[in-house]
Amino acid sequence: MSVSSKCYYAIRAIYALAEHGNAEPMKIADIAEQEMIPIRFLEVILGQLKGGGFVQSRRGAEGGYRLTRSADSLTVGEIMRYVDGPIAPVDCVSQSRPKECEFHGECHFFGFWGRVRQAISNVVDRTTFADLIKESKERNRDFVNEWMI
Amino acid sequence: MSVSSKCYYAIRAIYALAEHGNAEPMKIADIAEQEMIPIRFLEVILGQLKGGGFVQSRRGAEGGYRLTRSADSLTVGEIMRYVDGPIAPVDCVSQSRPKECEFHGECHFFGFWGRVRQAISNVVDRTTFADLIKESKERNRDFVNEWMI
DNA sequence: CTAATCTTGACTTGTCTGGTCGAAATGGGG
DNA sequence: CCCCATTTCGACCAGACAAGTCAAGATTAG
Repeated sequence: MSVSSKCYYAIRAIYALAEHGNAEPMKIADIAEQEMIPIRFLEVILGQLKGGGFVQSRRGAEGGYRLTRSADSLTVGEIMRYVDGPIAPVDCVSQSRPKECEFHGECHFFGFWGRVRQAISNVVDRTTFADLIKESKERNRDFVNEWMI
Repeated sequence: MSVSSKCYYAIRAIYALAEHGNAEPMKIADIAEQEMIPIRFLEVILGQLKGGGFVQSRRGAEGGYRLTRSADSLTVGEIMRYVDGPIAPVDCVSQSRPKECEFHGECHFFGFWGRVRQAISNVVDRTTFADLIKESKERNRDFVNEWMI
């Protein structure tokens, strides 16, 4: 039930871009340093995210990456699905590309796996990157307050 | 976010044993046929489940496997954890063996991944094999009723 | 022009998945 | 005590995938 490190890297890269803001592009090297991602691997990942239309790039000096959509309309679930494929624990309950298993309508587990899938979806498809940034800021503020008292 | 086919096979094997009842042991070949599991692979899986204390075996003629615990005290989550490892989407939010990541207390995603893990756990750790059997029976009854009308 | 930056695609290395196979140990029935 | 059905155990294997690495080229700002 775990996400690939590639997928987690992708999420962190998008987070970094969202936090950076879209005023000017952010360089691969900066993203890599901030999020501790191997730079060569990050190149591959950003290339893939570009292919999915999540980010756009500008080459040359002062180039870099930026988001194509606003952080509050982009959910973590979208990135997870794009990088790692369907979120469903087994293929037969996938929303986007269900694949019927050999038990057809008589599978004992169909309802169960469906509930698992729905539980995951309820979290990842309702959380946007804007939510994550907000949450992180609040956590940080609480931490500072606590530290100052 | 998907479970391995080995894990799904394990779940189906336990289900078959639970449904069969513990009066007499069930043969590997019968489990394999009923649940459509490659028999040689099932041998490996049952060996592993025996190592985990979930099933016990009797050799020789009239031998086979049976559950060591009752179906209503055995959750699907236990089997998933035993076969596939922690349910957590990333290591740092694992209940049983958390592994701190390089961001320590300042990870932007800790809360998020924790909510994902909890959502999955709420389903898999609260569903017993007795629940699955009951659900399947009800579904079957509804189906028959519908068909008879 | 040149330095900074992204682009592309091939390559590597190790681990995991999903099995298969053969021989040995064990237990029940005759 | 012997035979046969059955589990048991460890070895083996091919292919896919994960997680990176690398080199050379295209593009753009200044």
